[in-house]
Amino acid sequence: MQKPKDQLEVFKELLTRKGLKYTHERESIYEEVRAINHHFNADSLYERFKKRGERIARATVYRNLPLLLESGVVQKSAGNGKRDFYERTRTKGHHDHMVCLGCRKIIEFHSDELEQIQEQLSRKYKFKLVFHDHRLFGYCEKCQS
Amino acid sequence: MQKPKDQLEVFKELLTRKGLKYTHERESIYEEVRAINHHFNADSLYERFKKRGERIARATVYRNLPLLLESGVVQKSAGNGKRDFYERTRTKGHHDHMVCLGCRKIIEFHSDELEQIQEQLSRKYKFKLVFHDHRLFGYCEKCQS
DNA sequence: TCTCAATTGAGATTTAGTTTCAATAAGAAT
DNA sequence: ATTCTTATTGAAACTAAATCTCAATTGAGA
Repeated sequence: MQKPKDQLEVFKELLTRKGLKYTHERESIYEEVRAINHHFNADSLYERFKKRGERIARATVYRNLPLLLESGVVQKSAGNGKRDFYERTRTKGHHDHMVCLGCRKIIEFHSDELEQIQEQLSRKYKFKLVFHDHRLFGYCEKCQS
Repeated sequence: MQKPKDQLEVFKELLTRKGLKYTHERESIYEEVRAINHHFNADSLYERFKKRGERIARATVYRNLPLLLESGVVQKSAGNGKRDFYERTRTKGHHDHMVCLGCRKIIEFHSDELEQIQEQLSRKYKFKLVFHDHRLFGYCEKCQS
């Protein structure tokens, strides 16, 4: 278990590696997503800037979220199922989701075993795992009757 | 390990349970998806009917795929990432996907362990697991340089 | 057979995300 | 510090995918 690199560093490295630039907008977006504790989507993030009077285009938000995802700063989350939802990646507290087909309730879960097996599988296929999207669909306790 | 119920039965049971009807269209769609060996999406399925002259509305196809998903007749697949892709559920041969962020290559993988842990977790949360969506994103061997 | 809610078709509509393109800004090279 | 090249941005137009509308129809239980 090595000390995790600072997230901003990782983000900047990704940009450099891809020949991209660290713009003011990217800085703002980075800071904002790090400050949000719950899940969000591109539009709700955009609205936060708008509400506070910071002018960043909707398209810019949409354009940059994939980079934050790729650098691991944010991870996929399970919103209502349709849109792309995100949440910041925590060193502690990564989790996946169970989605109830009945009432749409979301149950968060985590399993180290699961994570380890994904790592194993990635090694087996010489795949460099960056992030994953893992959702279980079914019925919560209440909706099983 | 109990003998898996006939898929058509499961589908019909779902309909009954939900107070829905087994229409001609549903029958056609059921049969068609069972006959497709590769992955598909709502539109490509619709096109198959159209091409052969069977008139089923696009909306009907879209409307019914979620039911087939819920009954386990089809499962989510990983197409190009954007659309909802499906593939028929095989007793043998269930798999998940690794998606390369570089070249979009899809690697199929399967792990009994992974499946078992999902079952365990579902039991732990009293969740009745129906299907899951599990995709690993990262870089394939070629794209790591 | 009757009844009634579920279903369908066809097109309109919505939603989410992407593209366009001229103007601007990052940051490497000089 | 200045120049130069290329990525980036904003704003709105656009696209793709999926959903909705509503009148006509159909399934299946009474």
